[in-house]
Amino acid sequence: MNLTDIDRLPEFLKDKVARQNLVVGETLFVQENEATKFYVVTKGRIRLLRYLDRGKVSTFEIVRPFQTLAEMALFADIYPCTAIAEIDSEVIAYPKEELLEVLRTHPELAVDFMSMLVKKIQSLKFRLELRDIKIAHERVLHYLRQLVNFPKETTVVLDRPLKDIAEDIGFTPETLSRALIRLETDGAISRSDRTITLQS
Amino acid sequence: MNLTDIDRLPEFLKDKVARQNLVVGETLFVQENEATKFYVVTKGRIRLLRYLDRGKVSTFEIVRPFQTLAEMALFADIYPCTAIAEIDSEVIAYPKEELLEVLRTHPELAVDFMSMLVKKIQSLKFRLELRDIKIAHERVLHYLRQLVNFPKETTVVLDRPLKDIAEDIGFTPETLSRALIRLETDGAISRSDRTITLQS
DNA sequence: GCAGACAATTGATTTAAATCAATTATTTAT
DNA sequence: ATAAATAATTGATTTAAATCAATTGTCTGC
Repeated sequence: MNLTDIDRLPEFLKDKVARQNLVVGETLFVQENEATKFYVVTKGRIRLLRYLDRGKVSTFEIVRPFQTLAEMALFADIYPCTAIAEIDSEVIAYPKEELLEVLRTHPELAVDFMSMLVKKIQSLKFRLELRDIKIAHERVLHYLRQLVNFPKETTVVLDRPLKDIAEDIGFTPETLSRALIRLETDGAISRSDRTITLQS
Repeated sequence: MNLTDIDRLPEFLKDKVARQNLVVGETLFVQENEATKFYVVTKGRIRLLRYLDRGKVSTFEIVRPFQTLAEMALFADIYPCTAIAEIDSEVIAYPKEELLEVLRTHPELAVDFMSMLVKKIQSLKFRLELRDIKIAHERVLHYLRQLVNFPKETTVVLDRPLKDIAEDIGFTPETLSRALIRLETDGAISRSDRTITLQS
């Protein structure tokens, strides 16, 4: 059993759960609003963002299919961030009280959920580790390698604009562009457009 | 019931669990070693670190009393990082299989555990958000404010050397020093040593 | 297929943090 | 209490990313 598999959910939860479609740019929930639902993404891509001082925006996370969204809603009263669909997307919405109840009564589901949370913790730690690498081309190389589980795999196809990726890893698009060129001339990667091959 | 409260654990788990004392600098576990145990810190401070290329080290996390350590161990075979006591510390060690079993059979404990995981996710996201603030004194101010839950509280007493804090937030000690001085002359904070008062 | 919008690249310049180096202050150990 | 080690500060310089500006390239919708 799995939270991403709506068809195999316990009966009493099934009719409390709703599929929800989002068009590009649509807002799922807004920072500071009351947190009533927890989500799992089934299609598309949702961006979580936070508004900082002076109108600056920080991307909290990019959530992709089979990943959870707003875990925090389960244990807090308001959403700490805003969720917007980057492309047309589909999510499953779980009312928080009912979901907590199911987690209490279905241990396998609870363990599955924990494992998702732990994976998320891991991935956040890696993103943080990335930021400790100051030199642009080194950070970019590290990013690409972990994206593709190098050296098991060596080809990355980036599915978002480079400018978005630049933001993710904490550089401007110009710096990312130059870093990629640098990596290519150094022979660390080869690329055509958004398809990048990592050299051993 | 709570994982940090060893005395109120279910009987059958109690004797599988061990308190463990660490002296300053002592290693709890090493990156890449087999992950057999999950820990909760009860006293002191544990630093999780990862070794990067060229001997560089990235601090994954600073774990304090009542916080969990190595959640990842529950769902992975090896530790993704090394754990070292920053000061004399005490931890509770849970064998992973037994703990998973208890989480399956004790829903309240499972929910408590999930809530800890979610809080950790939140705190990691905040650390990441911090890194998006490029200007040193702004990042430092943001850090101090979230440390103390500003504006509810306004006084921070830093319990670690500034150089460690500098590393945490991604600056050199020199830059942190200058940022604090800048904040003081700007009137955003006042301080004596490691006690800092945030101005409204 | 074309026009407009957006993304990526390139170059020149600015800016702020890192680095290097030295001094002062504070801990820690003896 | 003193010496030694470590931390914090300060100043001068270097360095690399951000910024600004312009051009080229690529998608998108009509």
